[in-house]
Amino acid sequence: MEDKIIQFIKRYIDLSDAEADIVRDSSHIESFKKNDILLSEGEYSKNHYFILKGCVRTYYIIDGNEKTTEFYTENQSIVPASMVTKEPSEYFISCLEDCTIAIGSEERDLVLIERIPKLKNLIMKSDIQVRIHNQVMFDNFKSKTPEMRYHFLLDTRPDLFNRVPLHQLATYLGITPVSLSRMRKRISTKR
Amino acid sequence: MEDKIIQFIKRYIDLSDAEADIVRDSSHIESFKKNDILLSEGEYSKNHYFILKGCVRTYYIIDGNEKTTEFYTENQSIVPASMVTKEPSEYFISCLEDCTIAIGSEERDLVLIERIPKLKNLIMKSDIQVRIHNQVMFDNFKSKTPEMRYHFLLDTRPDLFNRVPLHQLATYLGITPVSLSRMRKRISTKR
DNA sequence: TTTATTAATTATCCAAGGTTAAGTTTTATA
DNA sequence: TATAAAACTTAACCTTGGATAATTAATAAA
Repeated sequence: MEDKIIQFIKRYIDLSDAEADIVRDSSHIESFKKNDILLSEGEYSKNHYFILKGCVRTYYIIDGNEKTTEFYTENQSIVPASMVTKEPSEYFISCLEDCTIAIGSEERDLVLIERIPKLKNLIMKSDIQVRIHNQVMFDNFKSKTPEMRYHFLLDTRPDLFNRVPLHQLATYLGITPVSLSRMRKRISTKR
Repeated sequence: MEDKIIQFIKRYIDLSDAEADIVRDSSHIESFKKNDILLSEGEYSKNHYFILKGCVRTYYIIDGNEKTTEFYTENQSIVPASMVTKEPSEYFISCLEDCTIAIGSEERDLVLIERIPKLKNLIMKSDIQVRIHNQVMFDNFKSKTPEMRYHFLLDTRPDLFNRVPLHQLATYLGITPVSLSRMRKRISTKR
């Protein structure tokens, strides 16, 4: 299980066997049950997460309605904005399934970076990768219709449709659940 | 002029006078004319930019139509995706006004980081700040109507309305120029 | 200053998402 | 297993944005 973390890191930087052992030894892995909340609105986050198994969702509540902002599945990492800004979180993070998650903390990060300084490069590289990916996703979102976004999601993350309730996919796509239902009907009768 | 760069850096990390001098000495400042292109689609970017004066726009072309993705004004920095990915750029970067811009290159960055290692922290911090800001903007975009986005832009970046043609603001807001024109009419007759 | 080009507006028609409410299906739980 | 709760669907009505085309305004170029 810990090897998934090593593999993730090796996508960005080289890691000797000895260094991999250090990372392995310092990883904290926890299990969560479906619907467990990793972080609530208003809380200060001191952890970041790496999904080993399961599916996690980030969302916020506006006018009483949940808006899903992202789904995270195996081998994806979550660094809550709150951890960076030191402000109370605007977002919830909760488990859509039973999950196994590696939890990183600021203190342990400092110790790890002390021992393996090049981990700084990992942070730099992965952050900017995420930044660029988000930018592309945002730009696409702007110029595509909801139906195009639906098809794009089907193409790129088909697994979500088996793991996630439709009303959460709807707000993720920037539309209402009612509208998504109607759209699916429209698409299915089209062919 | 160079001091704007120093001030920007000091928002993220401390810098001694000696270090500030090093940064100042190694900065390359260039002037550009309105409509000058800093980067074209298909090109490989080896530079990043810090706007000292003027306004710069990033956009891409899809189905023959320009889609503006961001406006950058004084004291904002641009790190093109292409510079990170080493892939040809999907985006154009062009000057909306006569501009004064500090240009950073990969080679000079390496030398600078060699001399001032803590600049790595600057990169880490500013990257993640941008990432989080983009995430919030994206989430807001999804849950707001075009009209709400228009008002939000008016509130947060009123200067753009004096510097940028409306049809470019329109695609930035994710709508067509025709639609923006109609919306403005609707808003003005509402009160 | 005239002319050409580009930007912005306006109108018409259409497609599609938002809202609300009712009904159905599925899932969870007592 | 029966009951309650949650998820999903469907329908009706309304609003608003997209597409197209024509017109006017503003800007740039000859």
